[in-house]
Amino acid sequence: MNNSKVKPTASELEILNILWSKGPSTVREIHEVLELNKDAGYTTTLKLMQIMNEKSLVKRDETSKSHVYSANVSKELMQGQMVKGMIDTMFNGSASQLVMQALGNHKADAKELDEIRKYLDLMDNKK
Amino acid sequence: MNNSKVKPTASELEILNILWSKGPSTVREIHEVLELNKDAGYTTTLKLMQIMNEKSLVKRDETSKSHVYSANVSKELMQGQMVKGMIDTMFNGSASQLVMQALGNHKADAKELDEIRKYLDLMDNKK
DNA sequence: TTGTACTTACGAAATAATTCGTACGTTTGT
DNA sequence: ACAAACGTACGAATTATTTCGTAAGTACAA
Repeated sequence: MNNSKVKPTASELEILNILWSKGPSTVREIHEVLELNKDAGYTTTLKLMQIMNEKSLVKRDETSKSHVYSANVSKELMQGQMVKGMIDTMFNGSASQLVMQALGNHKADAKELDEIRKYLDLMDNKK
Repeated sequence: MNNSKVKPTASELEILNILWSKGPSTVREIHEVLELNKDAGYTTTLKLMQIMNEKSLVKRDETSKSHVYSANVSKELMQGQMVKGMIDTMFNGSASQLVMQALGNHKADAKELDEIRKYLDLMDNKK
């Protein structure tokens, strides 16, 4: 997993998500998942994945006739990039503002809140 | 401030950010700020703002010759939409996962961490 | 008055992203 | 062997976004 600053489009992100959760997949496998939510032809998916390959967002194994694609950027890295973008453009660079917005509007159950507390304590210790 | 589910493009978001921080402004005022970071002509900015007006992302006061534009969606609302989108597409619907990603990679100082703690406690009380 | 500067409106070019048709090759079942 | 099914490649149409040129109106100073 290399690759520094590529920004996937919305469609590309959908595909990456599938690859992250399913692991290496053929175009058809990806396409079948995509079909559940949207409606586009097979060659559309194929083309997208070919482009993603050129951009090195995915890599592909051409050993067998049906090429097998896998993500070439980690989900964590991409999450990081996107969260950073969001903090910079919408939260004046303040991570905690984002955090509060996220907590305010989206229910987290008690267990999750506890995890976050632990996390906060952990960060204090680091100093 | 009305308007439900419009998704601003990146350029539109830049303009909204300026409007949110400066308040109602003319095209020229906005353009002067934009010019600091990018380089595009005046009519480009104008056109963009006209389109945003059609989409009701902004509203405009045509009383004086130089029309005065202001945001027609609140920053908070937009933050909410975007955070939600992010949580749904990149964090499996879990707000706390986003929170931890945000805290993990982006320094928040001690004061901010305390604010977050207070916030967490407050949420517990609500139950 | 005349001309310079500024404004809006708007069509259309330039660019980016998505979608699809079609060609062409390989595999598989009969 | 042959057709049907399935795979890749790829040019090009479609759609979305960004950019700009030009026309036309108004204010204002010389």
